[in-house]
Amino acid sequence: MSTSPHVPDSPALEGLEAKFTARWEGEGTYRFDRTRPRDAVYAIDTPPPTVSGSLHVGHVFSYTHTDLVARFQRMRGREVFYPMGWDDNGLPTERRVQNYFGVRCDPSLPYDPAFQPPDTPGKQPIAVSRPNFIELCVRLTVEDEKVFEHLWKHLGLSIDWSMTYATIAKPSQRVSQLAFLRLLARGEAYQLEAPTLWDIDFKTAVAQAELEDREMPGAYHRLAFRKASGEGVVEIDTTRPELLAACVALVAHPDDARYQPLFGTAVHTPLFKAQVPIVAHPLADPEKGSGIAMICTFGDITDVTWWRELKLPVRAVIQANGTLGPVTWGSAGWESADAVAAQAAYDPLVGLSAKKAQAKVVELLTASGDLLAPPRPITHHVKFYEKGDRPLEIVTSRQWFFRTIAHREGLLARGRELQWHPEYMRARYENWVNGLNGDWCVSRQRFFGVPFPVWYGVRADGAIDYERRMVPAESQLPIDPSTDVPAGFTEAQRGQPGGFVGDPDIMDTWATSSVSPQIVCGWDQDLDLMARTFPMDLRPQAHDIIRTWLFSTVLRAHLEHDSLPWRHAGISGWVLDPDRKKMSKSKGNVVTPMGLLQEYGSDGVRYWAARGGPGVDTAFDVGQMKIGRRLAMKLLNASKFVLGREAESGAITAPVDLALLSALADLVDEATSALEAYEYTRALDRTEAFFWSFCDDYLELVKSRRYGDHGPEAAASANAAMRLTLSVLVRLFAPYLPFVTDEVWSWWQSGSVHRAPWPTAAEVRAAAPVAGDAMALAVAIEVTTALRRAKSEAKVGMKAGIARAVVRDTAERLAAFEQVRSDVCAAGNVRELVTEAGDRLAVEVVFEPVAGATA
RNA sequence: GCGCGCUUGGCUCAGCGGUAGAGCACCGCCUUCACACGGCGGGGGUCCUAGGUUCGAAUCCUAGAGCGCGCACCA
Repeated sequence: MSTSPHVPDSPALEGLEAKFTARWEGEGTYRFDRTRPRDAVYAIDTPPPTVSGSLHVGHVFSYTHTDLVARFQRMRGREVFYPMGWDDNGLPTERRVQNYFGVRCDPSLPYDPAFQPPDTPGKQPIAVSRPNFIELCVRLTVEDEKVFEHLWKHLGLSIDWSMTYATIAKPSQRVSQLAFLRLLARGEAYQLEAPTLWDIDFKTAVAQAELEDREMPGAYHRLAFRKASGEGVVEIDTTRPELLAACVALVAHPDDARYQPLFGTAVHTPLFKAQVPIVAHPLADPEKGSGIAMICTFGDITDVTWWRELKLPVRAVIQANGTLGPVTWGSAGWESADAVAAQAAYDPLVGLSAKKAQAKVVELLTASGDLLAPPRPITHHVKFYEKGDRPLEIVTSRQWFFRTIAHREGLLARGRELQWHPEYMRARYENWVNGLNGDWCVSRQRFFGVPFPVWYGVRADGAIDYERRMVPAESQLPIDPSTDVPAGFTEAQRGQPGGFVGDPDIMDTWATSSVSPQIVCGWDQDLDLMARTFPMDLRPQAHDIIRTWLFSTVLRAHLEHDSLPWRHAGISGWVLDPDRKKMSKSKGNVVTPMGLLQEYGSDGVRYWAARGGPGVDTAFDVGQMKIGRRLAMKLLNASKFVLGREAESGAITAPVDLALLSALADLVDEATSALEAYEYTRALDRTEAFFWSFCDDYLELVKSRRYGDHGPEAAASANAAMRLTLSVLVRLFAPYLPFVTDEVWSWWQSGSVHRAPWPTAAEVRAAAPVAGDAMALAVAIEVTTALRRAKSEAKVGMKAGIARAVVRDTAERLAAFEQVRSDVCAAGNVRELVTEAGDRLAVEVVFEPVAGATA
């Protein structure tokens, strides 16, 4: 193992990234050995970064956390399965490809194998088929991926780069479609025409997980509904008068004495004179507004609940583009006591957006006298698509769903089974699962993504027959139903009566991301790999996507494998800017990761990241990076000192050396158990504190002895102890500072430190014949510090000679001191040292005359 | 509204039942012999508040405040 050291004259950090990146790649240091059995493997489900974005310090932060664990596990002897993925699926890539190549996707077009985009995008976008569009995406993202890979390598991520995947590539599409077909066969996936949350700008359904609430101004409008039988009105408050035409009932709480007499009676809507019943439902809040509300199809998800549970009819007015659609009053479903007046009131609203329609309706209600008071402004929370600009509407459409509600208890149990780091992040998952209010809508009316592998028959009259559903054989996957043809049909029959059409939708990106373990582990494809890697060990990710990525991945494994997808979830926090706000690109904060890595060194930046504990939001702080860089520098210099002399071999016998090794053994135990518990910050903290004391106290105490001032045996003891300690410390630091540690390791050891065995306390104790006396080392350090203080107060250099020192302390501590007396005197340059009994440590000194002072 | 986290020196944080800690910043001192990309020494804190448990509380319990976050907030 140990060879004669080759220590550079002036060690430097510069250039270590390039040197070791190349060496690790050449030697295959991080290559996954797939012959190892499952319990010798540590499998990590790495988050695939979105390639159409750019990497920022937040990525550097959380990916470093993962790498710390990977490196620790590898040194512990586990074969680390650590592939990297690229997320090129979804809207951001869709937009980027459109602009870059000057194309737009038209799923109705056939695939053109010869298509090439123009060199420069034209003014008019060229329409291309979905498969052509996806080809362009893959082509563009390959370039992005190179940049990302270079940064990750420079940061020192110990990834096996021979195993990368892309979420839009064929293998991922295959897994995604296969998993869908399996769910479909078992009834866990189903299609339904139902009211769904809908973004009117993107013109697609969205899922609960993609919603966010925003505070918006609104206003209560008090409207008068005339009772159908006789005189009197019912007053209701609404924030959405523009939906009056869609009103199908009024609702109050069943216990509300004010409205109990009205249950079962009916009223007429203002303007449209539609007769609607007054019904009771416990969701109605007597405290809100007038205590009785109008139910519209559909103003919000409560309306959907009321509509479903009270079995009310549908009168939909909001269209997919967010405008009000045409209605024929008096026709079936649109009955009115005065159809002519209703039509006259409604017609001006057709084609208006909700906002414009509201102003018009208010105008009409004011004129008719049904608006009982001026609108009362309020602010309230409105649901938005997280990427959207206008409030979501609820539009009835045909969508695919995965069952979640039926599995709520099972999913909660999975959450308890999963080991969370930190533990308290489980609460977020439970909040989310308990708050689920519907099955997961997984279809999107977009172009770029994984298509549903489904075709439908076309009836003789040209209508799509959704009951006649056709799916491909599993062996055919992946397919694109917009260009592939179901068995027994020809392309000529596409869209023809008696023929077929493909399902036009694509899957939610989370529907593909949620099978990342199945993609990387070779589910249904590479059964050997699957058996060695699944269920995986660790899912690392940030806390903001617990409800999306983490939740959906747990769901998919629960449904497909009846297991967790991984045993541990390591949750990273966010990087906050110095003002404690979430760091974001829009802030104009142009700190590029590569710039930081170059300025502070990858080890320095990693040090900063490692100081951010699991789940903890952490301030962006170049000060910490500087400290990390200084630590790396110190490691170089301390190693140079320790290895700088030919070591006399010999037993470790000196009390100071034995005490050091005892403390070192304890450190190894503490760091190891901390890392096993994913407490990488604590392990670093302890190792770092030990290392600085090793440098500042221990090395100073033994410096003279190791130079041979007290004989060869004393020197051999010091040399052996400091070399063993250095070997252990370098290995303890290796996950954090992979570059400088491998550099130092290469001076005297063969092979990479990253494949070296993780140190053990047993290894350290085996080198020391007897246990060290911790008090001896402690007293040595305290006396040395007191001598330094005396020199500092006397404003003399640390090398100044002390003619005579008196050390006073308790008998027990003085006895311990005798073991370390010679080392302390050497370190303090003390000529004569006497001890006296006392009740606590006190040191007095007399300095030697300074040579030049009297001349 | 429900839940989670945080609150310790100027700053960033560790400690989580036994005499208040680190780094940075600050002040002073020290350069041939591992390191000035440095070293040594020093000053600085009623550990958010109020109760309680305990021989003993920064640490455990209860209540509250402030900050941050998650979920739900629907007429």
